[in-house]
Amino acid sequence: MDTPQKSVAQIGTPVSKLKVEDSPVFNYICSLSPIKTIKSIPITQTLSSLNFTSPPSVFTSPHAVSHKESRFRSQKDGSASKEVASIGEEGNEEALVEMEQVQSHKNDCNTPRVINDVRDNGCCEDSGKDLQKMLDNVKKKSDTPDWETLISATTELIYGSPRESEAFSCLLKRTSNSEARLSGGTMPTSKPVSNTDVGNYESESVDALSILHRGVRRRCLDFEIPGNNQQTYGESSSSCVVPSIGLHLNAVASSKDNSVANEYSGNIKVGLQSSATPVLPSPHEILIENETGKDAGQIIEVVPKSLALVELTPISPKKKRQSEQSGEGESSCKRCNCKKSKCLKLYCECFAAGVYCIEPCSCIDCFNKPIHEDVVLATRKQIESRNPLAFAPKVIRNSDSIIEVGEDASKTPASARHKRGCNCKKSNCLKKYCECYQGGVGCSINCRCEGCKNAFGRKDGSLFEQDEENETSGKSGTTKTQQNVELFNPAAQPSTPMPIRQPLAQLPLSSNNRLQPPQSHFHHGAIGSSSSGIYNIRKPDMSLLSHSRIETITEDIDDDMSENLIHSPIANINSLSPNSKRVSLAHLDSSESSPWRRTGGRNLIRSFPTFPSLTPHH
DNA sequence: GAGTTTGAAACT
DNA sequence: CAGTTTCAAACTC
Repeated sequence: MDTPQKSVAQIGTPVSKLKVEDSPVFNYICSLSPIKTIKSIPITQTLSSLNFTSPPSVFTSPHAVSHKESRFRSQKDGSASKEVASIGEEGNEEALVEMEQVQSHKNDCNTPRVINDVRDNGCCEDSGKDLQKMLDNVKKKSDTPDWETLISATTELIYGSPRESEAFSCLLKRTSNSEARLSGGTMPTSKPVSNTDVGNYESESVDALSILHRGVRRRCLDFEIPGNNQQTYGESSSSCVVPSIGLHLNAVASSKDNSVANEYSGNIKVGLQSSATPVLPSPHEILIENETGKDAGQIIEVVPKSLALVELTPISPKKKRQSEQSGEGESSCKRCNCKKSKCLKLYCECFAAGVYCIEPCSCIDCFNKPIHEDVVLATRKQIESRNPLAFAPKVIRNSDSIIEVGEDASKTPASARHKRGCNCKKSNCLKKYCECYQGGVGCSINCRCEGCKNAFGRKDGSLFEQDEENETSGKSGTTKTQQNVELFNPAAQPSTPMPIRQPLAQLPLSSNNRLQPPQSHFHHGAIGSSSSGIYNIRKPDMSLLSHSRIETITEDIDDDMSENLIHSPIANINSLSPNSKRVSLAHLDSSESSPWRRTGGRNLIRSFPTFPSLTPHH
């Protein structure tokens, strides 16, 4: 079986046995100095602080490669799925079992997963050699080595990333503490002497090892969104991240999965997006309340938020719908009901989302399972060859939508747009048939919808006052001619507000941040003037971020930055000047036939930033 | 839960 | 690229 545990064994020889006291580093440390246990704490802190830095370049993972090989996030049949929650709840016993499994897989390096992990962590052999060199150098340089430096360096050498070294440091710390207890506060100069001690030690260090495991497993759960550090609260526990061949994870990033705890029972799993440039590099403690309340408030994971893939036990489909209706559903887990597609087409929500189908799915003849990984990968490749962004997030949000948690979900987002736009004919973009509406975003000029009444922003882009005018003047399906920059129309709020917990595409719109007037941020509550409206549309996005993942579609950044700048909100503002409400109509109209509009959805996606601009300018 | 509607995805 | 078919989610009853 291809389990993430394998990767643990690949991390590096010094720790591969998972008994730190057996590692050369540990032995060396022990032999050199009677470190007081108290010292380990600052060491750990030091290493923690390293989390904010990039991994040493020498051991920087070839993400691009490993991502290609990345795989579904977890397997319901066992492998990676028993992760964080079990660590918290079942505790040490399982961790020990995992350790054994790791041992048993130690030499199994045949799978891509393992290969990736080896890559990600740097070659274990090389690491070991380098480590030895380093140790030798330190020995030569001074009889009183700089312990923090040494440990920091060695751990990073071993793990290739500060995060992992942190785990190792934690392990060391625990070890240190544990042994300190055993030895009356003095660092022992040898391994624990008795089996009992070993057992205690192992028990004591299980948590640290668990952290270590998690660090490793996260790699296994790597999803290869280039530069995409998605925080996927709400992916179903068994919705396993599909090894992305190309680009983005739709679902992890897509609109349906950002809610956090309220919808899930306690089985929480955390994956990690491997990335050298976390969007939110600081570690966060993710507090997730168990459904039973049993572990309420328990700290499930401490992980850089932007890198976490939190998988939670999915709720029942019924619950899902209920929660969706109640405004939580956007973030609910994916589960499909495919009957003919074998869950190998984009019809399948799971597949489209880049996750494996799971038990709650009601699919028939499903191939979207880990055991058919090859098929899944091949199919994905095929689909992506057809449309490279097929698995990209459908809804793309501006990056400046920093939000307050718990913000009223009814305050809709409009800074985000469906990347390709909808094509609704009958639903008036007022039902979830409409992908824009479903995504909680307004329609845009990308949309070819008819009779758009999207409550989150209509394609015609009526301003707030204008919107009413348009309402009264009768807005037909032929709104294309009056396309404008659509804005969120508060009056058009659905009676049952859409959940706005959308993933936020953190786009190169940092430029937006720069260009946008400050009041555009956190402009709460003030809806009414067109001038403020343009900012108001960002507010909902902020709420979106409350639990959202951050997506950075880095592949688009370089090429599209200039366009993003062009399409910055400033441009919108100008075009929406009260004195020239329709001033952009020419552009808009022309946008209908503009190159990037005319190219049609897919071409547009291919040639245009994955997030459509709010403005038709080009 | 079954049937219908809808629009995206896939196909031609 | 447009038209058609297939598909599964959303919706209704």
